[in-house]
Amino acid sequence: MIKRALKNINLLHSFECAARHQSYSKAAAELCISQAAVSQQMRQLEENLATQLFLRKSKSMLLTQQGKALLSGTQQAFKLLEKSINEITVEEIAGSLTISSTQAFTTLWLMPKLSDFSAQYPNINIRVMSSAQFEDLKEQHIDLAIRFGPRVKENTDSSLNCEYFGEDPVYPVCSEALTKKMDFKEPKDLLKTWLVSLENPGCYDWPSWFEHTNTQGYQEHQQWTEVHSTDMALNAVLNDHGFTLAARYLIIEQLKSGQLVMPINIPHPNVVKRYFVYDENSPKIARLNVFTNWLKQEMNATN
Amino acid sequence: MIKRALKNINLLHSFECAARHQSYSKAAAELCISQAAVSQQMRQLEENLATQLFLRKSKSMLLTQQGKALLSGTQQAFKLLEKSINEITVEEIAGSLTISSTQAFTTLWLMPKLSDFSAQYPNINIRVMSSAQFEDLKEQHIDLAIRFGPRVKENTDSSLNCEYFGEDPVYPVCSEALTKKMDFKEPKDLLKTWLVSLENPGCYDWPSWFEHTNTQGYQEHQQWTEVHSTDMALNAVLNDHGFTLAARYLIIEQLKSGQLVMPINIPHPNVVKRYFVYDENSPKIARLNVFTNWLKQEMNATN
DNA sequence: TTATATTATAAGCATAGCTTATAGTTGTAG
DNA sequence: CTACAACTATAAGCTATGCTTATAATATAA
Repeated sequence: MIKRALKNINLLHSFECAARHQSYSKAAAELCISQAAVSQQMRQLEENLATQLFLRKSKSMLLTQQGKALLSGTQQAFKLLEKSINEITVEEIAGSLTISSTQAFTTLWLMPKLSDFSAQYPNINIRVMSSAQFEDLKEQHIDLAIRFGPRVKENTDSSLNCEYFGEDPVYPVCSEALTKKMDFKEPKDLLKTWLVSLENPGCYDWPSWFEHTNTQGYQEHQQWTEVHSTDMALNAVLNDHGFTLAARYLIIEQLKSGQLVMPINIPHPNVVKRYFVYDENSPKIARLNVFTNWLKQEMNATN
Repeated sequence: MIKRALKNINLLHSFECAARHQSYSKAAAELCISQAAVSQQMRQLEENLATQLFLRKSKSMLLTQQGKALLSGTQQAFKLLEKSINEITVEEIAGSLTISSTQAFTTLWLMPKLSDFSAQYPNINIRVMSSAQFEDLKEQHIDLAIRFGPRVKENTDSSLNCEYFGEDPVYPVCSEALTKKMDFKEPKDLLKTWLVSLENPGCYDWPSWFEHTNTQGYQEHQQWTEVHSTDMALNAVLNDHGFTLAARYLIIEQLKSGQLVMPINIPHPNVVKRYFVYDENSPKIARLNVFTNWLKQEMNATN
C-alpha cells in the first residue's frame, strides 16, 4: 500500500490539487491536463491506498476524513519539496541578466533609461543585445526578450512564457523644423516630402496608413527612403528628412521637447503590442521579475 | 524549473534513494529497477533542475552542496508523506483478522490455541476459514493464509508476500492402544494393519515413505482408508484405526499425552514447509504482524 | 421537459520509463 | 604491465503508463 503509493508520488501531486479545489475540472485546468486524466489518477490513487478520499456529491467532490488528512500532509510535504528545490535552483536577485530586443527599443528606450535602473538596483548587471529576429533564447543565453508585434504569441515556443505588457499606437512623425517649411494639414500632404520606411515594416507599413486615411495617389509617390530599423528612421526624420511611422512610446521624450511633431493625429490601424518572453522556470526568475516590474512601471509612468 | 521538477516527483524519490546510498547500483537494488534506469532518471532530474546534484568520482557518487540540500529536503518531505499515508491507510492493532489455512491446521493447532491468543490480545478478533485450496486472498477477503507444502512460493501470486516460517518432519503414527495389540518393529510391520491416507497427499504420500524405508510389498497392501484431511485421518487413528502420516507439530500434544505414538522413528523423505501468505501493503499489516509473531513464538515453544 | 455543469468510464495513441547491451572509467591485484 | 572487478553512462528498443477524445451518467435549474 504505502510502497505502492510512494511508487507514484505524482498521483499525490494531482491529489493535492484536486483536493484543494474539491473539483476535478479545476484541478485539470491548473495542471494543464484533461479532467478525464485527473479522474483516472484519483481512481488509481484511491485504489493504491485502498481508501476513499473523495465523496462524490453531484457536481463537486467533498473530502473524506482521510482525504482531508492526506491533503494536509501532502501540502506540507510539497511545500517542503518546493522550498528545497527553490533553494538549490533559484538564484538570488543580485546577478546578471541578458536582455534582447529590437534595435529601436534598446537604442531609444532602454539605453537612455538604463542608468535609472542601475541606480535603483546596483547589484543587477544588464547585458543588452539587439536583434530584429526572434532568436532562440536558450541558444543565445538570453534571459528576457522584449518583443513587439501582432504575432509574438504565435511565434513563441510553447515552453516559454509570453507575457503581454501593453500596447501603443503608431503615428506619422516629422521634425518641427520641417513643419515650418511645409504645411501638413491632411494625410495627402505627406506625399509632398520624403517617407522613411523600414525594410521589413510588417503590418506597420505606410500603405496601410494611407488606406486607413483614404488617401489617394500614394502608389505613385517617389520619395521613399528605406532603412533597417526605426531608430535609423527617426534619426533621419530628426534631421528634417520627411516622415516616418513610429510607435508613440518610442518618441515620448522627443515629442515633449518639441523635436518631433505629429501634424496628422491619425494613428496607424495596427497598434504595437508589447511582450516579455522568458522561461518562468529560469533560475534567474527572481531577478527577471525585478527587471520586468521596473520596466512596466517605467512604461506606465512615461505613457 | 520548479514546475518541471514538481511535474515528476517520482524522480525525486529515486534521487533520495541514490543520494542516501551515494550509489546508483545500490539505489537500483532498493528500488528494484536497473542501474541504467537510475542513471537516466538522475540525468533527467539534473537537467530538469539545471543543477548538478552528484559529483562522479570513480565508482561512487559524491553529493554536491545542492545535492546534499536536496537530500535533506526530500527526506523530510517523504517522511511527511509516508506518515500521512500511514495515518489514513494503516489500521490500528485492534480489529479483526481473517485467517485461512488447512482444515488440519485450523482444527488441530489453531483452534486449540486460539484462546491463548485471545486472552493475550483481546482487541483482535480472529475469523478462521479452512480450505484445502489456495484461494484468492483478495476475493475471499482473507488477511492471512497459512499454507504448507513444497511449492507454496511458486504458487503464490507475486503481489503477495510469501514468508517461510519453519518446517516439520512427517512420521507414521498410530494409537498407543494399537501397539498393545500388535508389534510394530520395522516399516514392513505397518502392512499388518490399516493405512489411512489423504485423497490428495501431494508429496507426503505413503508410497514415498515405503520407498524411503526400502519396504517391499506395499503395492499389494489392501487395507487402505482414504480421507479428506489430516484431522480426519488422525481421528481415525486415535480410534485405533491403523496408521496415518502426520506432521509432528500437529500431534505434539497427543504424543505428549501418549494417545499417539511413533513406533517407527523414520521420517518421511519430504518435510512440511510452512508459509505465511499476505499482502504487506494491507492496512491491517500492524495487526497481522502481531498475529504472525505470536504464532511463530507458539510454534517455536511447542516444537 | 431540456440544458448545463460536472464526474466517470472506455478505447486508443504516444511517450515515459523502463529494459538489455555495451562503452567508459577507475582502482586493485598479480 | 595486463586482467579483472565494480561501478556509472549511453544507446536502442519495447511495453506500460499517462494521457487524450468521446461518450455516458448524474444532479440541478429553468
